[in-house]
Amino acid sequence: MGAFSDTPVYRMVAAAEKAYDVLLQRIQCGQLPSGAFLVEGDLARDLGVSRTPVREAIRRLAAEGLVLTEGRRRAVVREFAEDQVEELYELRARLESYAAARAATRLEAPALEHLRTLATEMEACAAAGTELATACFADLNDRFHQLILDGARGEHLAAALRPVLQIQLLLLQRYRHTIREHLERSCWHHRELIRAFELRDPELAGRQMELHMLSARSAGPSNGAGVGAAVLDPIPEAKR
Amino acid sequence: MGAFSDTPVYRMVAAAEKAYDVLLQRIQCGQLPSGAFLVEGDLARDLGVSRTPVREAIRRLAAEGLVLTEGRRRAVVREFAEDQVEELYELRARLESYAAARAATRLEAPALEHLRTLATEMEACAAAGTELATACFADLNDRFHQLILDGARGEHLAAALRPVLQIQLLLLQRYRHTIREHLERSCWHHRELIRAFELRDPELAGRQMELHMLSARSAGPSNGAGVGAAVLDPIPEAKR
DNA sequence: TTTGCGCATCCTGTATACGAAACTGATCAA
DNA sequence: TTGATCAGTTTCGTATACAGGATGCGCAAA
Repeated sequence: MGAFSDTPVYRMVAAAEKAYDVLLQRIQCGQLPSGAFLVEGDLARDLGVSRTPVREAIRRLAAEGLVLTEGRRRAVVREFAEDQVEELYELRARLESYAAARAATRLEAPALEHLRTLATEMEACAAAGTELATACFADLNDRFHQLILDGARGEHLAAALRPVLQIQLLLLQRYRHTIREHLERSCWHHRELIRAFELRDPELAGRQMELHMLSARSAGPSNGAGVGAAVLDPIPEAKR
Repeated sequence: MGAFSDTPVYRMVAAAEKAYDVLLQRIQCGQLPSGAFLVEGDLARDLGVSRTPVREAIRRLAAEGLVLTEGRRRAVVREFAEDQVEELYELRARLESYAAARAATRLEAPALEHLRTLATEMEACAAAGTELATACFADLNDRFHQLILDGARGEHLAAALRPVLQIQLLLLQRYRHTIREHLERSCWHHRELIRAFELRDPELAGRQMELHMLSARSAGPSNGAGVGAAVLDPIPEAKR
């Protein structure tokens, strides 16, 4: 970036981390579309590191399911079929429902207060209805759910959910609820969820979250205009 | 193994795979107990490969949650707290319940028949009650559940479940239901599950599986004599 | 024009080298 | 006795080298 961009002086660490971050971002923003090959040497040169950390980053992405590595073939960015949207929504619903149930008996007062604040802010965004407000809503919504996940204090749960969220993000790309009615329904769900937390009722919180997630699915693109099929070329599938 | 054990001739590939398999096995069988350090160089020498594939294997185990790698510190075999048994059981219950629900509308006749066969065999094992029969029961049980998971045809579901099963296996080590009553209850659940599949009823199948899993939890060690705390030495915890 | 084969090239898997961070344990002061 | 400091050693992260399987293209034959 600066004048000394390629001086290997200022940072000898975290090359692998950097490689992972960059690749993840490139995949998520579509710069590396489905079917694109990840060539270790090229990426290494591109990122200014050696093949070793690039390799590690690719393996990590493969472990998360974003990239396919088969035998000695080049790694390729996975293509996700439309019918997986359904599975991801349901999977997420089950996992986040469990998160909510756990959070119900574990959320501390400050976290609860934080949730209320976020809910209020989301309501404001939903009321505004501008594009910017909608984007803001999405961000707040992510934080809302993340806060609940943190509150659930389930390590394995969080680990299981992570790739699901990542892949869903990738599949739905920039799709976000934009219809006012959906936003308002979400806000309603959030309030109900908070109420369940206040009651410290795991069962209720779980059900509420499940409802919330599955409702989002119905509002989502899985039953409407395609989200997948955005691939320009039928890039020759890695064979066998 | 043979007279040419260290000739690097017969196989130049799959060193990483081998390293992973060996390490996984050593962790699961307790040869590498919780808290043990995984030193790349030592393992490399031990396995007769270089550090590179060993490193890859360790990262893979870390991604699956069996091993902790923090910064530049040595990788260490994770220690699982007793209170995680609960989480794992519930997580597994939610995921396998979803698997059963999906399988209900996807299982083909041959697979269903296979399930019936396994159920019958398990019943025989339960009736026998010998130690061998019990071990056999456990194996059949695993295959039963795996068959359902396959039948669910949910790729992300399977990916999410994998580490959960692996960690649970590790935590419960060699613990298996041995009490006759539990085995019989399991058999009953299996039959009910199969009935739900025959009815092609996702809701029923899901509930049945959830019941089955949570019932196993109650019968399990999480509320009885300790399973953790089997560590002999209080191996100096990796600090910070 | 299409299909199959062979060769040049690319790319990956593994091994090895090297600098830097972390660990060890021995010494010294309070 | 206890706690901190520091130098030697260990171990890791990254870079680089090399061998062999994958890839892709040209050319010949149908």
